[in-house]
Amino acid sequence: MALGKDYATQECSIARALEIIGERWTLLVVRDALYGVRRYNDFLVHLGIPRAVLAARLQTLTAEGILEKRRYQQSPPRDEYVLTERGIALWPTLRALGQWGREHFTEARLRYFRHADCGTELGPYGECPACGTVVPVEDVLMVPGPGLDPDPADPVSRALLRPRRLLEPLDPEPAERIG
Amino acid sequence: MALGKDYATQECSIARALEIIGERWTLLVVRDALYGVRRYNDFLVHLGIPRAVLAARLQTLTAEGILEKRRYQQSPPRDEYVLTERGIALWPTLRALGQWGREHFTEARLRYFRHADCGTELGPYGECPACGTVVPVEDVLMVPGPGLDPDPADPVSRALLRPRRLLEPLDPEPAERIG
DNA sequence: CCTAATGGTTCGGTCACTGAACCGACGGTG
DNA sequence: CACCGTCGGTTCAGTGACCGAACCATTAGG
Repeated sequence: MALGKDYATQECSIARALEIIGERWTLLVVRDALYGVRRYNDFLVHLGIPRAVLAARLQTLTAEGILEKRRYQQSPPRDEYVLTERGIALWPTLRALGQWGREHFTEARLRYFRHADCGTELGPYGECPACGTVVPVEDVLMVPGPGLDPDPADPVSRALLRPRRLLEPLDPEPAERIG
Repeated sequence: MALGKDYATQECSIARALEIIGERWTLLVVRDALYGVRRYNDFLVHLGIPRAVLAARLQTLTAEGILEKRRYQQSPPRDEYVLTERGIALWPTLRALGQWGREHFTEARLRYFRHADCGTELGPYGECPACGTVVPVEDVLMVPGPGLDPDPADPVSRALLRPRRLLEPLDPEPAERIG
């Protein structure tokens, strides 16, 4: 959050949580990480976030144990940022927030979240109404809805158009497209 | 949020939601409203928020249909801010966020949320494990836990120490206390 | 008339965010 | 080898959100 990042007077776990993930862009970074984004550049083009802010957020999230910085190739040295268990645990929050936004402020349906095992759309609490179980994040299938731009400009958005499980690593093809 | 409040490039209901409730303090105002706080001054002393920011947030939340400004006495004219249905619908989000904060960053137990009808503590998704139903917000009983300061300075925090249902209007006694 | 309570508005200062430029390590090509 | 491109940053000037303190308007009560 802007300026004083903390809520010193608050004895409240909501306030503690907001001190960590309440700053601008932070939750969108976590959302993208859930969608499978892992690389600095992919976050950058997909979010349209200033580079400096992205670097700061990745560092904070790593320091707080929400992301883990991990070298995935030696030469040239390249790191990726992967959600930890603590980060994955933000899924119910993001789901609830997205649901609220959709019900109250979005007209068209942008994405569906389904139980990968049976294809049923998740219920309001992230459970599978058919199976009667809470669906673990890796078994959530994200499917684009009719409201989503079918031909977005950036390669990350394009890669996210394929139905995919949450957390499944994203690998956008290079940005070539001529017509 | 600071500066550009919007996330223009994002086709996402999470981003839409964050444009509205993602600014600093906003979610804490909504939390307090769920706890029963309704008056400007009560928000002020309980949150320790700058007056100008509080006024701005109340106005935005009212404009977005999350709070409703309502005159509760004519002379002197006094208004209170009450959650609308749209605001109450943020409860699952706040609950999930608080749960995450508690599990990952808070040591002591600050508050319990119970089903008022049977006294059972709510499960991870806001349901009552005993009754097997999702508990409506008005039937959630908030009970202070052992980690909470038993004698806080401000009268609002003191009034919130009593077990109480969510949304139940708060009426802090005037700030007298001598010992 | 004076004081207190409530619900603001105004204002100067600070600091987070923004966008653009720059940078260093490495790889590939000619 | 020179040159270019990619990736993952850092630096920096400018802007505007947030901060805290002061001020103000309305009404009531003594």
